[in-house]
Amino acid sequence: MRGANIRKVAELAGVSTATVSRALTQPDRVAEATRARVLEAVRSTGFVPNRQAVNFRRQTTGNVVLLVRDISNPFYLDIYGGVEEHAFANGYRVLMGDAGDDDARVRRYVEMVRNRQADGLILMTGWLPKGLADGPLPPMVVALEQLQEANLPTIAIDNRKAARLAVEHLIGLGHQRIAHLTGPMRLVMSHERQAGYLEALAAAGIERRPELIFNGNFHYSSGRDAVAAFGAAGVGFTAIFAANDEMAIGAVNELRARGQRVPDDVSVVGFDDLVYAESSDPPLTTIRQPRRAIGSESMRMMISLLQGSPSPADRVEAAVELIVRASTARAATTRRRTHG
Amino acid sequence: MRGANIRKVAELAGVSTATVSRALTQPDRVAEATRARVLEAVRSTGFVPNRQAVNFRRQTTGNVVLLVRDISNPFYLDIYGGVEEHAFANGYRVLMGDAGDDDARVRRYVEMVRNRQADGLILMTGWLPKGLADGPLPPMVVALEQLQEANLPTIAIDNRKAARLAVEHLIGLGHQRIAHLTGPMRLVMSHERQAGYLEALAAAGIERRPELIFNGNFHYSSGRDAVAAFGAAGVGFTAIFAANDEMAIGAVNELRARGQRVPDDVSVVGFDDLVYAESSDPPLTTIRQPRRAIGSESMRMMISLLQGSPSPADRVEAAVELIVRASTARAATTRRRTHG
DNA sequence: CTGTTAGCGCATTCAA
DNA sequence: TTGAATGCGCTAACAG
Repeated sequence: MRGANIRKVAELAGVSTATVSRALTQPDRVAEATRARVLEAVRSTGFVPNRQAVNFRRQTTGNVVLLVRDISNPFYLDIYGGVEEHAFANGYRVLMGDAGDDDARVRRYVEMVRNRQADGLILMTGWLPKGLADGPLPPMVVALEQLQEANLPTIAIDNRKAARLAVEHLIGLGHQRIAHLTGPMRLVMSHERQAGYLEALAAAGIERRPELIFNGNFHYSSGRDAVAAFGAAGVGFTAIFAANDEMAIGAVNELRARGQRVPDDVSVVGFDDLVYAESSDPPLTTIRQPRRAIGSESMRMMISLLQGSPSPADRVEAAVELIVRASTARAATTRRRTHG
Repeated sequence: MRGANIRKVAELAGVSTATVSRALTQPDRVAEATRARVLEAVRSTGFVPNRQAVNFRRQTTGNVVLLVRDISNPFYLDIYGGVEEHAFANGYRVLMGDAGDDDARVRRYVEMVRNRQADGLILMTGWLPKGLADGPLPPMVVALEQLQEANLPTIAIDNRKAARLAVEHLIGLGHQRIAHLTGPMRLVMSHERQAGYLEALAAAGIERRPELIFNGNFHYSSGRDAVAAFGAAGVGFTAIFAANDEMAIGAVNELRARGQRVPDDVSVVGFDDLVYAESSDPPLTTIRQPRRAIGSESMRMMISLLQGSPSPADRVEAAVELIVRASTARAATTRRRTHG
């Protein structure tokens, strides 16, 4: 019975193919008795509409591109998992593409949509090539990052609030001299996290010290570089808030290499809760983003964009969570007081 | 000119659509002059054949499923990158799916191919649900792992040789009591790595000690468990060869927690060279698989399977490399002698 | 409520 | 060597 087509079903049910099609896609437009006969024929033949034919006829593809900033970053795997799961359940397929800091690649994927190789694009890069946002954009959902160039449906965490959460945790432990390693400053995200850091300091009445801020790039080496630079400059601190886990782990390792203990001498907080945040030594205190949920939610938004009414750009905010592990502890002076 | 179709081109070139089609797909079956006119018309219209229509007509999809064992494992990202790159260049799309130890999910993806939602399947799970291999299988390429149930084109490293490489490195550093953490034993891969470990010992005349072998599951916790178990049993060793990096890092952290230094007291070798092998503390000595190359090669094999002659199941072997970092050092006794 | 008709864009018969 | 005709499987407009 495999591969039965709509004609076979129609013949078996004694109706036209149009009726079969309607019975399946718009059940209320078919008389109950007819529908029952059709469904029975469908059941007995094991008929499954040929998606390719459906898409071809409807001039859609059922493909959605998921464009990420750096495909070798494990961060995106859970995202993909969430997107794929929701997509599959709704008959869509996900094509993950790597933007890799490269305008040409982004254009290539936007072109895929314009060329009708895909129906829509979920953008996780945080930027678009110059000029692209001026012309008409394909159905697009922005996730993780914010896009300044265009007003599009967006799902992301509140990076500022999340950063505050992290820094307030440190302040609550008695830390006053808290360093911050930023992400690449071309990302809105990085600015937001830095703003959250500054807000938390201000709210606690802690003076803001520019020399405690290091402009990183989200890579491991940049975490090591930051600690090295602080050391060279003779900048003292008892805690670090890094804008992502990779830099945080780089900082931890460089601190240890310089004879400092974590968390005894310096507390470190990361961001993202990557798989190896838990298995690093010491296990890393960090901010967890609901990656899988963000993935499936972005796909949900995409589907409603493609199928539903062109809703006014919604903004969904995903909740974050502070995960306290062993890389943070009370500030040394405070602890002495506590223990004494 | 966007979206010009074959009719427009035909009209412009003053030929039939059939001739345009032939000029593009079977150039030698068209007179030179005609072909030139057609190509000129194609150029001037910017015509690109509608892939969806082509696929629909040819009853193909242009989709290839990449089925992995655990989609949250960063290992697969580079693989995907390699597959996707080669696929894209050849007009294919890659759908990555998560098998996740679950028969039903594997069946679901095999079904996708049978239902003509995809043309082929690149299998990276190392197993197939019982009975599946008995029936006719869709076009399939096996990568990373070996499959016992069926004889299919395969690309993988020589796991046994690779394991020998790792253990010989330790032996060369003077280690004699070398523990081994295996992967899940239902994977051929795990058996092969263990066999390589045993071969290396045998070749060096080192007695095989069953108590030094711990059956792990590739997870971080299993690396910690192994060291804990050895400790509880009072088993002594100066080196560990773990069948993957996650377990190796787990072992390192548990060793450190028990006051042992790596590599001073115990040397540790991993397998895979994951992104964070380099950024772990100490940086991990490990075996590197050419992940990206394995990805693109598997896609190459898939394409030749789909387009070319049904070649007799080939087996491609990918080369591995020992990456020596700071987690391995000369065995303590040897070093004393060396230094003295 | 249902059937007839038309066609998505292309590749491939079959004739000429 | 080329063109006319056909149809992949399905949905949607239009009648009835």
